[in-house]
Amino acid sequence: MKEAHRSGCPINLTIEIVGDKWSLIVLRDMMFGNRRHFRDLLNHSMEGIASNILADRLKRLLAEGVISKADDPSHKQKAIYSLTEMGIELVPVFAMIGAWGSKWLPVSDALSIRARLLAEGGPALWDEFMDDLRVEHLGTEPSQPPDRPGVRVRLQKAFEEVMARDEAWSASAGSETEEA
Amino acid sequence: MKEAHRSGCPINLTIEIVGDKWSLIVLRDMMFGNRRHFRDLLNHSMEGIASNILADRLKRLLAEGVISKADDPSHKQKAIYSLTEMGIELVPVFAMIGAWGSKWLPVSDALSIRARLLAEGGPALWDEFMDDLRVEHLGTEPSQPPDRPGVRVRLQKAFEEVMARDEAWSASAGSETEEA
DNA sequence: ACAACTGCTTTCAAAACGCAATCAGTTATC
DNA sequence: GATAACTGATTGCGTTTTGAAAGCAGTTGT
Repeated sequence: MKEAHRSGCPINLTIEIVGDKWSLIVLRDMMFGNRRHFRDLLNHSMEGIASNILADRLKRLLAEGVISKADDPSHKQKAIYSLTEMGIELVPVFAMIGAWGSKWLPVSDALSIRARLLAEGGPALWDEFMDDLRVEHLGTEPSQPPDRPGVRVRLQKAFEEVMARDEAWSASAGSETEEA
Repeated sequence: MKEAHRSGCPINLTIEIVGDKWSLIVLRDMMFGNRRHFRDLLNHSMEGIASNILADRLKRLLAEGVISKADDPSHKQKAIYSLTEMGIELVPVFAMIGAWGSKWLPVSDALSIRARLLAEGGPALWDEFMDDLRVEHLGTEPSQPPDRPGVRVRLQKAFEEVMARDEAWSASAGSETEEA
């Protein structure tokens, strides 16, 4: 036993868990990027997280119950990190944060398309996404037979389409900057 | 010019602004507690913010455009801090964070009643609250003639009712701990 | 004149951060 | 069966951020 909480306010307690520069980034990559392994989170981190920070955040999120950890059968040293129900229910928080950031901050077009689609989809889409995540991370049965790709795949596809469009524009507008 | 962003991701950019232990606490107190002055924020901070941290956070939030600062006519040294539209539109984010914290963290009953009411009220209540905040912080005209107290006052009233109930329970259950 | 109050700074220790190197065990390659 | 690559971390160390207490100059009420 060590730490007393600063207050019992729900906002404060949430900040005590995810109120730092990296925790939400890690959770975002697990949630939207389907990163489940240490190296995966480390090497594909868009923001370049350091390995000691990543290890520390995974440990803390694990202790708080936001994620869980399991052995990967394919590799004795490999660990699979999963979102818990507690972590999965952060989807609406991410949706709101993403919507706010997209509206007010200098986001890149390609990276904000996911956030805008998720916000526009509203609670119905968030619920569908959370169901997908429960299947992937908790091993539950799909509540409906999947008649189309999951939410993350659809968001990813929209992202890649914007990327392709942007690169086409970039290539036609100034191909001299593309040489190796 | 000094800082490059870690990435153009909306979630990352939001974290770069409010992803620390105190920024959201300050904004919460301005929004829900109607704290508008430095000393007000400092002395009535439930979590006990230090004056240098408060000064720094106000400066940063000001630079990012989340709040604004104006002279208080009643005192030449006094400054009034206000939420900007950018800050006011954090209401849904706070609502979601509050709802998540209330569900998953060891919140105190009294302090979580506001969060639960705000979450249950949904977008309609958030819009009403944002309208209230625009009147108070931006000086706009009420979109509707106020036929009842503002959202914050109603939330505060519910909070005080829970407090009164809890104290009554506490007093009847163990008055021996109340002696000075 | 004096005390209380205003936003805010200074001081200095502690904690967090960030980078690189490293580690011990596991697996794939040759 | 050596060796190289990969696994989830840990260690060392210098820099940056944070935090608590005290202090400060100007303003106001008494």
